[in-house]
Amino acid sequence: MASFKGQAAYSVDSKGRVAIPAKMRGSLAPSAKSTFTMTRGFERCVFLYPLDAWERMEGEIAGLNMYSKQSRDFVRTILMWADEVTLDAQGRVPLARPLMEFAGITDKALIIGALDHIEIWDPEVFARYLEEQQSDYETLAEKVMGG
Amino acid sequence: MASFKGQAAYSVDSKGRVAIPAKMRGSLAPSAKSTFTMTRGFERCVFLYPLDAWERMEGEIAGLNMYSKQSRDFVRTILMWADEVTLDAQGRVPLARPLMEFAGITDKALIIGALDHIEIWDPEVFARYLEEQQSDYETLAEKVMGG
DNA sequence: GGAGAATTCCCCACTTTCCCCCACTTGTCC
DNA sequence: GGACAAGTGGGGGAAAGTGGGGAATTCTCC
Repeated sequence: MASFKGQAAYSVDSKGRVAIPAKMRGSLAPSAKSTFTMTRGFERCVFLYPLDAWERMEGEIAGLNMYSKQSRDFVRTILMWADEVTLDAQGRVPLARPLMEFAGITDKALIIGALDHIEIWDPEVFARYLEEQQSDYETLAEKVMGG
Repeated sequence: MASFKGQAAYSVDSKGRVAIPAKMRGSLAPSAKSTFTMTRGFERCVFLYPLDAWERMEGEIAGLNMYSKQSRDFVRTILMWADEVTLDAQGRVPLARPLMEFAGITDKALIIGALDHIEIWDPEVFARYLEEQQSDYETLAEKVMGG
């Protein structure tokens, strides 16, 4: 399985393309080829799943109880934003307009590895996200990983 | 498993490379090869995990529930700073720019063994860290180890 | 249904960064 | 004091990132 990590600031060109860092491309599973599904992420960003991780996600979604309205709402939201994209010869993906608008991305993007997926943020939106965190990293680690 | 100990002051060259002391390189597990993952440490320093220790860490991270915001906050932070590096033929690792800035490292670095990982500090930052400790070594020992 | 406009996709070329290798200096151990 | 290992520094080549031109496709409006 892929294990994305690291951060990189890239420019989004006039055609709405962003490069995916070579290190992240290198950690793709061969079965994932160059295909991704991008969709709306948690907090104000875009999630980019390689093919294999997305299929796992689809499995989880398919297992939800569709007689619950909350499940339907969740599934509709994640799927209505979803878009399948492939890397071009230069290792870039095109960003769909609705997702760019949702994430507030214009001409710069921050690419962040998040283990099974890649996140694409507008740099300023991300800076604000960091500021808004209640706990610092050390406290967070203690809470999450068990102190 | 590796058991890093000791301290050593090294210079960081113009290309952002630091040597890892030969003694620490010698205590690497063979399975770790020459591969490390460096990431943001606690307090203002860089953590360097050999491959085997990092894989254990990744396993813990992958087990977190990503539908909890606190978990996402933590995972984003630890992974966005993470970078996989390998020793060059001279036993050095390259320091990623963002990590150097975070840790305040410029041209000198203090390498400290910390059992399962190695810590890289800016010498001045580390001196200040020592000064700021409220308890002396003996008191600390009593609190932590249970006197 | 057809023409024009806009968009997408594919490819090529330039620039910059990174990585690998080689050589020198310093330190340590016998 | 000599030999070897450890640490420091820099140059060249390959790869990664950036930008743009042109063909094909789709969309829209008449």
